[in-house]
Amino acid sequence: MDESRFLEQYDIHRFDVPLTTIDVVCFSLVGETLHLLLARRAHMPFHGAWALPGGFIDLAVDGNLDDTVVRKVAAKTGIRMSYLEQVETIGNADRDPRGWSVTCLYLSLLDPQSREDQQVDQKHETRWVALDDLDALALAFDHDLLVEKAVARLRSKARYSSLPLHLLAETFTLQQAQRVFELVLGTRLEKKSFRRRLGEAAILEETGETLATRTRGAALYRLRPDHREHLFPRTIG
Amino acid sequence: MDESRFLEQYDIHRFDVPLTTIDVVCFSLVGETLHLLLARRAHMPFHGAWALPGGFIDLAVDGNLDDTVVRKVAAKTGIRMSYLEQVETIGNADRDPRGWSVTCLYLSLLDPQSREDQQVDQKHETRWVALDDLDALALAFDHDLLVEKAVARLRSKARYSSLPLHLLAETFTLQQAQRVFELVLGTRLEKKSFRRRLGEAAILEETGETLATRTRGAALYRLRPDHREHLFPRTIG
DNA sequence: TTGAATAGTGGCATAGCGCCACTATTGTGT
DNA sequence: ACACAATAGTGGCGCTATGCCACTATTCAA
Repeated sequence: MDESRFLEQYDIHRFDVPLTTIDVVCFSLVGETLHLLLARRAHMPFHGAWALPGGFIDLAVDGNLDDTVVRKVAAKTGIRMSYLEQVETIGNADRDPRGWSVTCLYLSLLDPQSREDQQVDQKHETRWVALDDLDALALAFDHDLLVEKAVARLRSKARYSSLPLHLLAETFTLQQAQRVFELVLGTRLEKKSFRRRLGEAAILEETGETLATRTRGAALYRLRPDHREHLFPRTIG
Repeated sequence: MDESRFLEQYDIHRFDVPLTTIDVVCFSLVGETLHLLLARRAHMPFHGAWALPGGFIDLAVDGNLDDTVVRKVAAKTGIRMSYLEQVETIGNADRDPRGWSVTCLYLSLLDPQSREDQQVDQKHETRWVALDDLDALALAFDHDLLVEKAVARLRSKARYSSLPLHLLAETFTLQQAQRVFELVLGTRLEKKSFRRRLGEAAILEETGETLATRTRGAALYRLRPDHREHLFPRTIG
């Protein structure tokens, strides 16, 4: 038998295969609190329970795994995420009552502007939950564990990369930038150290505007257009 | 319908699902050259081509993804890896001619002692190939890309973590340790900087022995028993 | 005893974060 | 106009870990 005939006759339905899915922990700031996106499960198992957005790959529609992630989040919320990164893949016999299951876990960051523009409401059965309020909910599957892994990744990268900047609106002050890092890390940072770091990284540009306040207005910045991630030479905090 | 009935009737064979596999880039030093393990494919597609060890999850045998990796490498070589780490998961419609395919890529490190003890030979259709000789081979699937990703991860972590130490035999001199980092990074390192770093990390212990050479013998060290990975405060080189 | 070869150390320069006090700018109340 | 409150932004030194280079220490062999 040659290879083309083999491929013609190949039928995956004959094999015992795992369930393969993606799940996303989508972070965004609501005021000064880190929130993440949950969706109510519309089908069994765990029907009616809160869970991370995610689900099966649509072989006919998705070109790759990232496509699946984008499609799943968009279907639930209409949201276009500003940052997307793969965290880890968890696969074992126990995590899904339907059987052996593999999920590819993603982390995404969404700026508050985009979040408010989007339709997260009753109809979509989605909601933003503060990280601290998660314990009160019993998430479906092992999604508690998945959230833990994503949070750990976010916190870890906040120490040495520019990643948390994607949680900011399009323009922002340096103080707001510092605050975002502080919220993610859970510690206060030194103003001078933070500004020096960010300045030397050369990843921001001034808009020329200043934020109107009661007192001296702070200069507004935006991420340089091409910027995705900067790695600092040392950790902070 | 309640959930237990739903689960009883659930049959994954009815759905269009991707192929889900694992692949491993298993590194080891042969002399002073970084090599990786390849296995000749025994089945279609790419029958007879060289490929990374890996394959399908055995739902009846494997408890989780790591089990699959260990089983696959052991089946091909009898090798028990000293270090194992997940790199990234690649999934798309094009990488496998049988259809939509997801692979979870692992990196593993093997010390030269264990490698020599194990049966990597004609019968198993496996071989160790120098990284630089890879271009001459046309690896199956997208395994060139997978190797590239694993190498990038190894090089990157050599700059700030103790990971390359797992490429050493059970006991080793500080010079040998330095040499391993140099081989992985592809640059020379300063003797003093390297030793100071390793010393302050406190991850080694002296055996008390010295290596017998023609001249002054260097002290022998081993990894502290519980050690898996140390993160240095700054990057080297 | 001396030299070759490798093992291991002393000591100062440098880069980037920690820290604290200082100056600068703007709105408000008198 | 002027002083004050409040926030924005900077100067400058200390600390830590790496870069660098020269120096001392140990061992074997001639």
